[in-house]
Amino acid sequence: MSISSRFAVGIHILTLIEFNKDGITSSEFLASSVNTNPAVIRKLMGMLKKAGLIEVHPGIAGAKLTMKLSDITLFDVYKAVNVVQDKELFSIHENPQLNCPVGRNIQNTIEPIFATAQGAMEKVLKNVTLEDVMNDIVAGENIG
Amino acid sequence: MSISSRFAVGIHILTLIEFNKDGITSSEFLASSVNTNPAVIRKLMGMLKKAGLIEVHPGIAGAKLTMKLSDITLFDVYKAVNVVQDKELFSIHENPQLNCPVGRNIQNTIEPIFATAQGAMEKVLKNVTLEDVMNDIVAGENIG
DNA sequence: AAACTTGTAACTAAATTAATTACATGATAT
DNA sequence: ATATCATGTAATTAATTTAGTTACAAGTTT
Ligand code: FES
Ligand code: FES
Repeated sequence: MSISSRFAVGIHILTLIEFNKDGITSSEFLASSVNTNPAVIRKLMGMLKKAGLIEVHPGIAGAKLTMKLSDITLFDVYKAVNVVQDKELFSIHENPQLNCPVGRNIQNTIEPIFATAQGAMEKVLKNVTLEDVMNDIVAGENIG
Repeated sequence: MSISSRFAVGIHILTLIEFNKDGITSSEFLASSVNTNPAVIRKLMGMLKKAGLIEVHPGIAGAKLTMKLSDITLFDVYKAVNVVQDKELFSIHENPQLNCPVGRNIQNTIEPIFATAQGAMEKVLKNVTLEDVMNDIVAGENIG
């Protein structure tokens, strides 16, 4: 299974808000860029707002970032859009047989390993900011 | 979304085969330990067999490991049971608008970051063998 | 008041998971 | 050889999640 594209779209939204910072970035504008439905964007905007990453107001067109790009990491976005819960990247089978020596110990054994693996992945996300993403996009424009 | 419990169950199966190496480890035996249906176990046994981790024969009861525990990493199991495809831990939104500077660059920008994050997670799995898991289970038995 | 936007809820279709049932095929023991 | 038991595999099911769609209330502006 894959982690929801809400994460990729969340990055897209925030980057585009900044890219278009002198204009008005409405849900419809974002939706046409991402190529999806405005209601999908608005739901994501709600999550990003709740996480304190953007400012939006009912009835008023456009969203703005509340922070500098360099202060927002991909991990912040990842948490904001709620794609993976803490310690739940990997599922564990429930109700193993407790009469079995493997069954009664497997969960305690596996959990910290899974937590470490998830942590290593998340650490990478913590080390990339939206500024890095933006720089790479700008570089792509200049080269490609 | 979470990674399928096939992974955890796969680890469980292999560990229990070794734990019960002097006995006969049938799909029914495994199923009662894991607390699931024998057909679920047999499907997983098929994957583990296809990956060369176990030996099983139609009509003959019991599965055996083909390698030492210390030669099987959690990454091997993870690949065997097919829970996450290469470079597909994270979904990317399809068809962004190419007229948009963010839209036409976002995928190339994000993909390597996602690949790095996935790689960091998988590296942890490569560094843990089933022997480590077994030792921890045995330790759990002796202490707890 | 009209036009536009955000915020939300309800509904849909597609995909995935895990469980279940059923049965063909292969091996073995009496 | 035939009854028994195991693996291999397919079809079905219910539950969950995703992403999209439609609809509309509530807020803002002109
Ligand atoms: S129940 Fe999971 S190994 Fe025995
Ligand atoms: S940012 Fe994804 S389409 Fe413009």
